[in-house]
Amino acid sequence: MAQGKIYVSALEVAERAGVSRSAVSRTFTPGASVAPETRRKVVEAAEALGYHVNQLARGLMRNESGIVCLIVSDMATPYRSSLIKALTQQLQNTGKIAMLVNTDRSDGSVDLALRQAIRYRADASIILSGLPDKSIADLCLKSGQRLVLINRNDDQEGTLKINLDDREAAGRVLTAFVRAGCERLAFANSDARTPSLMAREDGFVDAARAHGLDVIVERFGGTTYESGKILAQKLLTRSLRPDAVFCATDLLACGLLDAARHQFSLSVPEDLCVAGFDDIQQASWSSYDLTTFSQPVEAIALEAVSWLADEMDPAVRQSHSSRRLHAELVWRGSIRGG
Amino acid sequence: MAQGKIYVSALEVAERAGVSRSAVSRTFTPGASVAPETRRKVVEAAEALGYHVNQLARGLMRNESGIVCLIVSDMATPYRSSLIKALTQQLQNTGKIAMLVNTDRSDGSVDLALRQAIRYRADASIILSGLPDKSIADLCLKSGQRLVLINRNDDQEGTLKINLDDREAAGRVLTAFVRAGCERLAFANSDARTPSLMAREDGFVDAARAHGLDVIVERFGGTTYESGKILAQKLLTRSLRPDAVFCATDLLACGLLDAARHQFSLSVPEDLCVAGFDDIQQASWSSYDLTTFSQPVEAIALEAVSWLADEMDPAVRQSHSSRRLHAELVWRGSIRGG
DNA sequence: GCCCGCCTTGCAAGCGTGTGCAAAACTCTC
DNA sequence: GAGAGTTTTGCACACGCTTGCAAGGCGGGC
Repeated sequence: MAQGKIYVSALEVAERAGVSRSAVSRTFTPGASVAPETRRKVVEAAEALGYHVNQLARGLMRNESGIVCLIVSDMATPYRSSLIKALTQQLQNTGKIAMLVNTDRSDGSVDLALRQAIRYRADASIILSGLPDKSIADLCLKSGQRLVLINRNDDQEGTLKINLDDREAAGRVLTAFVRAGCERLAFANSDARTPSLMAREDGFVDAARAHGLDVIVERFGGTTYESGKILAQKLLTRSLRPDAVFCATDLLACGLLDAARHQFSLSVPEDLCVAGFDDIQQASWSSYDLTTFSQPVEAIALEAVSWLADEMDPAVRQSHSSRRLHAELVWRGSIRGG
Repeated sequence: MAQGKIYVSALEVAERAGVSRSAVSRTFTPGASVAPETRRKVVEAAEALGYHVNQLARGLMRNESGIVCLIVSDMATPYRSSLIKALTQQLQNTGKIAMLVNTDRSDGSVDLALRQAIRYRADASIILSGLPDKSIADLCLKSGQRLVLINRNDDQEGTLKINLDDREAAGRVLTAFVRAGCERLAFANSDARTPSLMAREDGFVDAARAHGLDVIVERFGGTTYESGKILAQKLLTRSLRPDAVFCATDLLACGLLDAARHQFSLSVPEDLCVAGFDDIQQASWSSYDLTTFSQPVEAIALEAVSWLADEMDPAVRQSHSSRRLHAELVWRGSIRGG
């Protein structure tokens, strides 16, 4: 396959169609004025030659690349990957395209990757990274990008913040535990101290207190299956063993469930009620059958993308810059008396 | 945040540094000739002004965008998402950036998204989509992109094909089953009939035949957990119940395991030996503890990205255009006598 | 028939960058 | 100090596209 001269340019299309280059350009610009007959000739020539608008050049002129940058850590995690999927799908629907930046490595490579993204003049960035790297957000904003923050609560100007009703959800699960007759409550958290995780924790503790109940809170590691197992060790070896655990995340819940059953030989939900958060695929697998809260992934993606598509003036955008979505409780078998 | 005039151009940097614009350009072009003193002045000015090379313009000039397009279906799947993660990481390491194209929808939107990617003049595409859409590959190639196919065996010119030793792996798991004393073998497959899935099936059947054993083959649905459950129904309700099942995929295996235990009350590995393929996270969870083959995700990513980085001449590239990697058997508790 | 207004079209400038070419500056040797 | 050789630098063109502007074409109302 020869290297040089692979792509067709608008000029060649114009020559073949017998029109000017501008006509070709206008044909592929929605809303531009071009006569039906001219358009037909251009489209025909373009098709024959295999012409594709050069988005690099167009972005250069329009000062609008059509690229949206997804900045994400732990992207192989079930929840994150389903969010990425929904976002890319929605972006494609609106004619934009997703660029993926992995921020797992905490060394300079993150910064490097981000700078790389800025070089491409992305129109916007969507941050679904748990890391509280405020500097990342700053850099994006300073580059004139629009910014969407998912499950974070940085207080930035001109950004869209999407969050769930984590506190209220925590209250609802408490009610369920109480109704199931649980008395010794626990909350299993990672110690990442992400805003959303802490909201669930605080919401749960507060709701319990309102019922005159105390909560044992344990925090450990990242939000992983393995952390869940360790949290189970910490919680289930106590002299007064909890009979209900709300896990900040489904992954934690899965680890905790496995440890409870296989290491401590407990039955769920008879000996122990468990709830999680995210409604990842595995929560519905029959080994877990976990009662949990569903992340409205599609709604989040839709909200983010349509905000990006909006050509609102800054003032309006400002006032609409925060969205709270509802996390629906999904009843399964890990809490008594559904 | 004002809309106009956000990005700094090389010209402004040049003016501030008191040099020509070319000097700025050369400073940020590796290997270009520029005096140390000039470079210092330029870097200083660039830093002060917050200058970032406009990759759109650079791509336009160099005819090389630095973008690599990841074309993927079922991206929220554990295996796929871990591969995406590895690939984006590797790409970032070599200064390239990943663009994500979701091909789940089988309507025209796929084609649209792909066309979108072509418009960005991606240097290469990596296809990890199970779909046998040969037209996609053709379109990429015709646009002069380099192409990497993972776990597919289309016979295209000038592409890199990365596969595993699926057949051999299947042989190894058969040996394990035989050594465990299993006699009634089965293979659980999706009916996607992807090359790699079929290679595992054929390899298993052939190896069994070499041992004078027959294999019950059952195919159903996509490679999902739910399909695994259904395959369990089909296999375990037989009059002569299999005592060993090789599942084409870990997801299938998880579904099959859950059904075997919870619906058929079988013990694994006592009543039934099970093996999977992919070594997804969940395979190591104690509810599954699945013996399986690990996908060398990092190695695959490394192979793909370094092939893309290579400036080999076409002839050499041609001869190196197919790589077979080794899938290592990961021993866990779902086969007797590890 | 003429004038006015609208739709369409071509021209040309510009977006921010890379790079060949020739001039300029510098280094070194004799 | 002169000349040859090597860097370094600036100029200007090119990349493929959008778009303001003005000119051309066309039809309608008088």
